Amino acid sequence: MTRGAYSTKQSNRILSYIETLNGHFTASDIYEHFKNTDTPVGSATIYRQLEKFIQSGLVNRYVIDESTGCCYEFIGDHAHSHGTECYHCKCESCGKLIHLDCDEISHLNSHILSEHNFLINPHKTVFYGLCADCRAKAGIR
Amino acid sequence: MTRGAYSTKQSNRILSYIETLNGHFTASDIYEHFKNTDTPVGSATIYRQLEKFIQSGLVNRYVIDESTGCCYEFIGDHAHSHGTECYHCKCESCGKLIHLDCDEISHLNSHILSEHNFLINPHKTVFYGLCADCRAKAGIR
DNA sequence: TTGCGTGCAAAGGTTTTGCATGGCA
DNA sequence: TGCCATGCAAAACCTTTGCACGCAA
Repeated sequence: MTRGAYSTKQSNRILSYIETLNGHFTASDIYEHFKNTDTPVGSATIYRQLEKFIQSGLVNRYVIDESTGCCYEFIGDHAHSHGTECYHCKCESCGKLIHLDCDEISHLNSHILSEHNFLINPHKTVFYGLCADCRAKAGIR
Repeated sequence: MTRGAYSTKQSNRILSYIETLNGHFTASDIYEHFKNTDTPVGSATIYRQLEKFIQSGLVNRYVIDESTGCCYEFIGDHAHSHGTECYHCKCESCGKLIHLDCDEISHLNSHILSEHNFLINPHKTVFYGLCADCRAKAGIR
């Protein structure tokens, strides 16, 4: 956060909270988290702060399931190297979101680029399917 | 479609229209298209029909820009040959749909199943990115 | 003091839902 | 005839914006 930005209490509280979240979160998640504290945070503030975090590269915005609003993800300092080669699997049954960060996919990425001449955008690409739990429930191996 | 459903005039009109569209479309696009005809189609009907098309696999729903609402795309029948594991690459710029049928992806599929315990649904999974032509136009290698 | 940040409320847009009516099988 | 589909309107929902006040530098 470089420019003429101030370091305010809400800004720090929001950042502290999303740092503790390993997975994805929505604006609503943040709102609900502070809702019942002594000093709630207005939703407008949350969106405005998230926008700042995105601009400064601390947070990524994904659009995975429109029915629950935008998804955000804290990236912070633990840089995924630099390429953000981060893909996601979304369970069609329970909606669970699984993080993928493995060499196999990076390999597929370069394969599709070299053999099929197509440059994949990891942020928009989501693998849909069934997670282990839901397969077990449904009796699918 | 698990035919407990009726074939109505609006259903057919909507389907006919989106078949002619090569790229993405929104619910609003459909609404506007029929707005000034003799018999407009209500937005509720459009959403309800799109939901049916999604369920039957004819249409895919995804999000390109949340500020303009959900985007849909016509997939058609070629996704229904259950024997072949056919994946698609969709160019985010020109909307071109590229079919992938190669061993690399089948390999990734089994890798994700064995290592990440997630069963990918090829029909719903779409790789988004940029095709060769659009990369050339944009000056991206 | 300057000017960004905040909170509230209202607006904007998309999608869903309730209910009575219309249409397919 | 029995259902499902439709249309209208209103509701629900997420996000943005206007404005006055608060607070950091």
